[in-house]
Amino acid sequence: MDEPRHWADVIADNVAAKKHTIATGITPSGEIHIGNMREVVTADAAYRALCDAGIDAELIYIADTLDPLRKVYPFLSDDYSEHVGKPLSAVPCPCGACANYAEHYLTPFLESLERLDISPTIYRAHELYGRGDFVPATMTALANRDRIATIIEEVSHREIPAGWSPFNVICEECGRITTTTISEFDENAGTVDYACECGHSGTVPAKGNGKLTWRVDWASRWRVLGVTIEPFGKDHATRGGSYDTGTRISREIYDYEPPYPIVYEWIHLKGKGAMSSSTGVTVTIADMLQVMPPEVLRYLIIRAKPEKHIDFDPARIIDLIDEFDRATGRAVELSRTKEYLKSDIPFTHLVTAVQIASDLSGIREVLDRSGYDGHDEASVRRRVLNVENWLTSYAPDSAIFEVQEMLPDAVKNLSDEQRAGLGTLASRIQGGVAAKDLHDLVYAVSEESGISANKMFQAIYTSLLGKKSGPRAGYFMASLDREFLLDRLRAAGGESAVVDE
RNA sequence: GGGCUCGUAGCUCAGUCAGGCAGAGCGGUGGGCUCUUAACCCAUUCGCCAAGGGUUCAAAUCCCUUCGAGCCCGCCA
Repeated sequence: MDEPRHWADVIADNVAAKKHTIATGITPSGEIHIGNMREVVTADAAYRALCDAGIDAELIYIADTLDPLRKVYPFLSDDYSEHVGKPLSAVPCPCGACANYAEHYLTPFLESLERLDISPTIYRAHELYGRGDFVPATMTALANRDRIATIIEEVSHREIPAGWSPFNVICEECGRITTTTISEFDENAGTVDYACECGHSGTVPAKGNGKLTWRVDWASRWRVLGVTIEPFGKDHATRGGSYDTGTRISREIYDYEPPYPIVYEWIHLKGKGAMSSSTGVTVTIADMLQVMPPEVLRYLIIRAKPEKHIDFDPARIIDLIDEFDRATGRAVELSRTKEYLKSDIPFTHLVTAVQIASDLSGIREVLDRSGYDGHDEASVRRRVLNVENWLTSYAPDSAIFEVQEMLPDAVKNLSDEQRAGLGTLASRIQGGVAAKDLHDLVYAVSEESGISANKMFQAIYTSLLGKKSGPRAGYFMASLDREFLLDRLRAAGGESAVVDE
């Protein structure tokens, strides 16, 4: 059976074989989470598919650093009320260490992008506007103010207020971009006259002193940056939404064909609903990279068609990782990263190994014993970190086991035969019994005691873990402190006066 | 009110655009590895393709209706 053509390749099929610019844009108003990441990963998959098809393509990312701070988000201190309305690039950094508010959220995001092997050309809105790239588009918009207003009213059925302007000025006095009104503009001088609610008024060059409103900004951006393909969330895709208005503004005002749209759905975090920066329901990309390799995180998104919503359950990350390791096909190809390290060791097995061993060399021994002696050192080290982080954050109880410090209560439920077996086992373990011999010993003892190996193993796990199953018994027991093991087996077997303190 | 996406095995989903025997992985079950114990290998179970109607030689797929889920339409992807 042929593999169905991957959605990213279908996009490459659908667009003309000319030079393409794929644009992404995320506003750094809060933590940039894995929901946001869908935008860039989707774009990157399309980018790679285009490159593979021999099409000249470029990937860009625009940070909307001129967007105003909308409100004091729940994760901000009350001090931020005085900054509401200012562009994010002019708001102080929450931690004090970054250049500004936008950079605070941008920095970890860009670092994560690097790990995901996504390397767009990065633009910051305040830099683009600051160096005057948008001045011609701004003047065009101001000159066509009425036509733009009509388009927005017709398409979105919204009423545009009388004083509306497609361009918003940053007040020189109070620094806000949301409180100014434009009265006049001078196309030749490239200046605008404005008045602010704070009482200030004046005339400033459009260059570096403001920004087009969202719907106009987006459309003009296509023209200014030559965007031909762009993924965006379904909120923009709704009828009468910003893509619809953008399409008409782009064609009618800027004489530019709008980009090929890739509409994508949201990522839902199991049990928490859709992710949103403003409500604080977030898992950052960096959080995810703590518990899974970057190529698997890409795979989570690339294997699903953009229009499908993704239910993401962090408790099942190991299944996803194992699936990725086994899977073949286009989605896997498109998910690979530079630092991709092939791993032959199932992640589920590593989860066990990590919990048995106390350090990396111990883990290595466990892996050797289970026949993975040819494993790649760097790959193991990286994945062990993922496992450890996963165990302490998202792992379900069923994946976790712990050697019980005290004799588990469940031992009471063992049969007399099982107890006797444990006692016999203890008496047979002498000195330095090797792991493999220890494992064989379990079978020998169960045979002598007349109980099934099954029951014998259950008895061992019950006495050590308080559960009926666990990692391979012989190797597991061999990794424990010998005195502890003997005391425990005797105690569980009821043959000794040793009592747990 | 307007609109979008989705509904296929216990779970996560392919397959729907272009109609042609209902699929994969995981899980479950059974077996193997002269050691069944979260490794590995092999085998195997599982479906009113949400429901109803229509078109067709033929429908998971196209059309209509209904139900259910999630969401968008106030600059959150």
